[in-house]
Amino acid sequence: NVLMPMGWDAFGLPAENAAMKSAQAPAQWTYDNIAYMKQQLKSLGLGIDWSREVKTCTPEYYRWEQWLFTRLFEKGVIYKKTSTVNWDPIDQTVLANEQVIDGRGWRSGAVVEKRDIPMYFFRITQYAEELLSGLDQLEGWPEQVRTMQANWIGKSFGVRFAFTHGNDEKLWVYTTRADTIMGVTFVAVAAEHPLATRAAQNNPALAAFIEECKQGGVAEADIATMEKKGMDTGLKVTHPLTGEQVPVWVGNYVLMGYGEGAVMAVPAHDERDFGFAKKYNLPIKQSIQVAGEAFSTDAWAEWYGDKERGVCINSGKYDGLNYSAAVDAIAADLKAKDLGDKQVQFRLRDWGISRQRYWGCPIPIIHCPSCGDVAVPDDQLPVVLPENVVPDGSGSPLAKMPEFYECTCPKCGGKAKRETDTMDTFVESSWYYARYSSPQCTTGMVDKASAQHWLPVDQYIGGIEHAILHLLYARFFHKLMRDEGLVPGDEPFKNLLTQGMVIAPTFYREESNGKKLWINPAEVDVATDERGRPTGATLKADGLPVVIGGTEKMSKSKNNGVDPQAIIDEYGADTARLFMMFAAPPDQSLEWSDAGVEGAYRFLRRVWKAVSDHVAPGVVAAYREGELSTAAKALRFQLHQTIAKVDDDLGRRKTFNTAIAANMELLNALGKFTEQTPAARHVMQEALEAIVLMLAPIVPHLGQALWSELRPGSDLLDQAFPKADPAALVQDEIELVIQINGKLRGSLRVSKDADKATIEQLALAHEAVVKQLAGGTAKKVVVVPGRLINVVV
RNA sequence: GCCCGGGUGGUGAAAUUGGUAGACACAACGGACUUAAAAUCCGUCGAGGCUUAACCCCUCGUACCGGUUCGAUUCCGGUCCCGGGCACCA
Repeated sequence: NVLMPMGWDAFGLPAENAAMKSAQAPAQWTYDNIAYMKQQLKSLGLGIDWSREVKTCTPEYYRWEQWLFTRLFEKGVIYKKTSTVNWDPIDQTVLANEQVIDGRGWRSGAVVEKRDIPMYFFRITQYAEELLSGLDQLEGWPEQVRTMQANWIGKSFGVRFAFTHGNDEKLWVYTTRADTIMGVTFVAVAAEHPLATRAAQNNPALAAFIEECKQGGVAEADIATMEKKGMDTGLKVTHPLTGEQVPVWVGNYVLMGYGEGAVMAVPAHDERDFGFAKKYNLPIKQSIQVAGEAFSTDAWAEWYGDKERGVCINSGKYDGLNYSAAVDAIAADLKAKDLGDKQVQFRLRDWGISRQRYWGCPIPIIHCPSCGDVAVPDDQLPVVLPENVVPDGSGSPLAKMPEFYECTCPKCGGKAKRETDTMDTFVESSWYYARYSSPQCTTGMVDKASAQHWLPVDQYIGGIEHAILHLLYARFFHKLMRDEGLVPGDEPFKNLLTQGMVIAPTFYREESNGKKLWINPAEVDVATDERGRPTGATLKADGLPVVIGGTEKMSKSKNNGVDPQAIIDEYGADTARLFMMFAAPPDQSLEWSDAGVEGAYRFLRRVWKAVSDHVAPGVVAAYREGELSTAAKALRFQLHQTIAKVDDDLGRRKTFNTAIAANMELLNALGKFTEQTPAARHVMQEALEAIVLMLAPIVPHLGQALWSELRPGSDLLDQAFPKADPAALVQDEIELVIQINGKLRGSLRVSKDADKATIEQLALAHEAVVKQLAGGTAKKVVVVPGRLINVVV
């Protein structure tokens, strides 16, 4: 049973294979691939239901997404909160993260504002622990992806504690370095922190600074790269352990959305705080010492932040304690004062899904002046998108359509307003795999029995750019659905293959309003220097220069996609597929180039010719057993070695390029094999059949056509993948490499049963070794069975 | 800035567990076939040196610097560059 969560192109794009036809291909070569494959699979009685297609932008799909939304909203798994976004002050719309560069908008020079808007959130943090621990079980996932997700979730063990001030008020902070608490010299709060707001009331300079902090992006990258700025609020808080008065600063690098919106600052042992303290002349107080190192406030040194080697100093009763002992002691003391405790924290934040867009599933909420936010009842689902929409490029078109948003409250029947935000399309892509199990189901999101049967997905394939967000959201959604009793198991995808990016150069021109107009590489002429580096580019249409951007992943937004259609038109879908598979392994990123497509095409023609030449004198059966010449034996050895390799390359390693290369080598060997005896022809038949079967997944049309030549009346789709014959892989003699001091100096053929002593003896008698020893003796001889001998001189 | 990858000939790449660096191709060059072209086939193809008796041999070479090892593209430490992600592209 195979569930195919993939596009139609998995079967090959419909193309008239004119080029292949001219290369003596038979007439039946030309067909509509999809129609042909459908018909073939149907005639084979494989029970394929071609109506089992899932589209994620249909009312029925929306119905169940909204159905789940209303349930989760009532349970509080989805909640509403104010959130800070990047805001385009000219268009009055939310800016996408990629439209923000260094805190500036995509218009040259336009400064981005932060703005608070109400948003719906999925409480993904509730599942943080499970999302993290579940990674260990995902053995079919690349290590790289598991590491990225673990870092993203970012579990940390720290201490949450409070500085006290005023009339028993508390300023809470979270730190993973409680051992440095005696080195605190100030506290930094976010611009939006209540304490900052209060201090700004009679401090115009501070109020202005807070306003300034509201400019610039909210992306993590913006905050990490921007200049760290701050201003003293004039307020002081009391250190919970020393009782000292500590100044409170507003810092533009502290975000209200993270943790408590306030951080303790230890300039001596945190590089960022150190820079900040130097800039504003704040005290730096050493509280950690590493033996043999000298502390100086002049410049930052790596060891200042070393929690492995550091022990407390200048810290009173904590002096001499290492990291974990100090944290334990300090947390205990804070707890005793009721001013803090150890706390596990996650970096992961809740998932904001509200979008001010037209595309996307409408959020099924009705805002009633008297009842508040009311979920749309099941019998009024789905809320569908209106179709007569004229987007004007600013804000959501739905918000300008009274016919969409005017409604009555389901609870009280009064006049109410429908939510006009739609959901992040990541929500749709988070459960489509589950819907594939039961596409026709009209009684629920999924049919339980079908979901039980099909899930989890055995092999999931997607771009590496989805390593964190999409794959984390999908895992989270699976757990939500599991907890609603909809799907089995804890994880949606058993095995994961992450493709590398196909990258291409980008080109653009700046328009009069400052926005960038991205130009497709196909419309551009690029001039290069003698080393092949681009020196300039012009638009083909007008010959005037365009700006060369970076080389980035192909995307609609950067208009740097390359259409393989030109290759398909000229060489056919099989050649296009073979060429792409041969270019590089799938998990590697690839700068697109069509150089080399000729080679793929030539290879297919050679396969075609080899089969045609072989079947011309009449079809024979494949080799079974009997006497073979040395050459025929050697060919069978290579054949079965290739089968074993290709099986492993396709099945386990997913390195299609090396699988193809192995077939090329085998075909080259076949070309040199000229014996025409009956036995030799049987071996040839066996080899050609294997090549066709091994290549068929990559070049299905060629495979289908050639198989019918090799085995008239039988169908390729009935065949199993070839199996390596262990008997053919037995060799009497093996070749060992001789190294002297690790350098290749010769080789040796020995019996496969030769023992180490014999091999060593033979090696020492080898002329290259004798020459290098020059009468002396070998210091050491390393024998690696089946591989090499290394003589150390 | 932080997290995750990557860097090997003119080019795409291979070397799967530390064991022959450059498989398999592209491009280029030389040759065969041909009236000619296309197609096809054969050969050369990392850099430098040596020897023309030998298509034999030697040195260097996997971004850069250093280390571990009999042996490092592979492991460790550091640096540079490129790509992906950084929560509103999806």
